Amino acid sequence: MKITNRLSWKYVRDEIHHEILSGRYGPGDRLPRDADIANQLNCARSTVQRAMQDLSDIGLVERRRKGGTRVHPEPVTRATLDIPITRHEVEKKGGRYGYQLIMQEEMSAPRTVLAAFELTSPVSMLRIEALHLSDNRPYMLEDRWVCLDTVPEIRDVDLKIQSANEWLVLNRPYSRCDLRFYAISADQKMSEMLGAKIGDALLLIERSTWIDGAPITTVKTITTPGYQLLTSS
Amino acid sequence: MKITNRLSWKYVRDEIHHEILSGRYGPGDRLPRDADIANQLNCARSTVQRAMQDLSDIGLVERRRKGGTRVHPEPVTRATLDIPITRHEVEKKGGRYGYQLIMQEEMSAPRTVLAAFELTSPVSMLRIEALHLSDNRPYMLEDRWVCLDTVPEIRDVDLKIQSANEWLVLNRPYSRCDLRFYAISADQKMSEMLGAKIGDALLLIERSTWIDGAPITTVKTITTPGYQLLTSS
DNA sequence: AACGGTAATATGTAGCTACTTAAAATGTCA
DNA sequence: TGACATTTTAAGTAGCTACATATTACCGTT
Repeated sequence: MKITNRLSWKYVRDEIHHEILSGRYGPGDRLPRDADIANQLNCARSTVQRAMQDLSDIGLVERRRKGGTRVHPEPVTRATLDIPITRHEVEKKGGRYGYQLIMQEEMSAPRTVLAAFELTSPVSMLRIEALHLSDNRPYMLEDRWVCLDTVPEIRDVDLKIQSANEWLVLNRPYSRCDLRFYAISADQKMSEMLGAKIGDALLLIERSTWIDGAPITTVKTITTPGYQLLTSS
Repeated sequence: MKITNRLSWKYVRDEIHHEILSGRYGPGDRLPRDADIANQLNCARSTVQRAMQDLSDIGLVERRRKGGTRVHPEPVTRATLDIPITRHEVEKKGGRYGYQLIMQEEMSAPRTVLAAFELTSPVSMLRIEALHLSDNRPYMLEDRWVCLDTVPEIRDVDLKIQSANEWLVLNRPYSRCDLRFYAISADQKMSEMLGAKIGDALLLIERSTWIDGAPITTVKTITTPGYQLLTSS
């Protein structure tokens, strides 16, 4: 039986985490240099580096070259959300997935859409409206704009068969993704589409993606009443 | 001038990312071993390891010891959310922060609360209702339960002065945090508290935290009409 | 005191070696 | 054939060195 007296970087991380939460270091305080911590804990600097990287990832500390490491002045609760392809989401919940293309049209993007992309000059886009179904019942309403300059191939995709949602996720990488969540009351049209009552509170997920600064798509996902979005773990 | 022909791990990451998206490797496919990729790209295995770690973090690939690396069979859009302390959120938006404790009472947790913690036996908890204000106008309604077994010190905190939100984030680390987002219609009480109309669609954020399996707190954060939650970057 | 260039420094990255560990693959025996 | 033990494999971790890079800190000049 071998006692593992090697320190895992997670142990180092938790050690520092604990020191911060014990009040030894408060928000904004500067922590010792990696090398000193390594010395103190009798491990390699690379181990401390990994630990610190992780603490930085979860938002507990801020690191800057030469500036050193300091406790994040405004602690946050950081969470990770996984938004699956809608078909997978439905199937995972045990439903039979269905999909209806409502409309598809090339047109110049209105100002609200340009705003979502932080653009000012008019751009030609493909507007798509589609309904995702679970066991033949409405599940999600998708209101999407795809930038034709960035993704001309979308013209060749048969969106009656494959949803733009799925095609884009599988074929278009993005370098930036902005998400926005809010609640709205169902209007006449939404309530008809989603089988909800007018005035029902609906969760709306707005997502915009870019590749190297070029807009790809922006989509409003309108969920059915009672829909809940959960963090991954 | 020195040409940096060293490969940064980000370059390696993007290279692999590109290979996946080009269709060379599809969902579920197994990628070459780290060592082989390192050989092929003429870099160290540790560099590939770092690149792969990152791809695994963003959910593009799955890695298992001995099993190797494979493209995630169900690609997801992974996003990071930062939920700040409410006071900081208000102040960042330029508002003057205010806070009102509505009620505070020790009692046995009802079943709905126990369920949020995946508990079955009754537990004594502190129930807190509080209102966060921005420029003297309602901003957020907080409906919280704190587990007194896990956090007995909360009894000594003057919650009329400091919000439980802030005290907990600053003083209680957690090892698990579940978040849940959904929309509700404002009822009589909420509309009065938040200055909304009855039936207004409100975004609700539910958060439960644990430390090493022991429940800390669960809170329902009811936002004012029009509130939007955004991803960090 | 303001400005600007230079040196100092803490973190970031890369490469190498060695060892650990989870789990898949294989072999053995009933 | 099926259950179980063993081997092998590929990722994970740790330690070391060397160098890169972004800032801060310092100092001299005007």
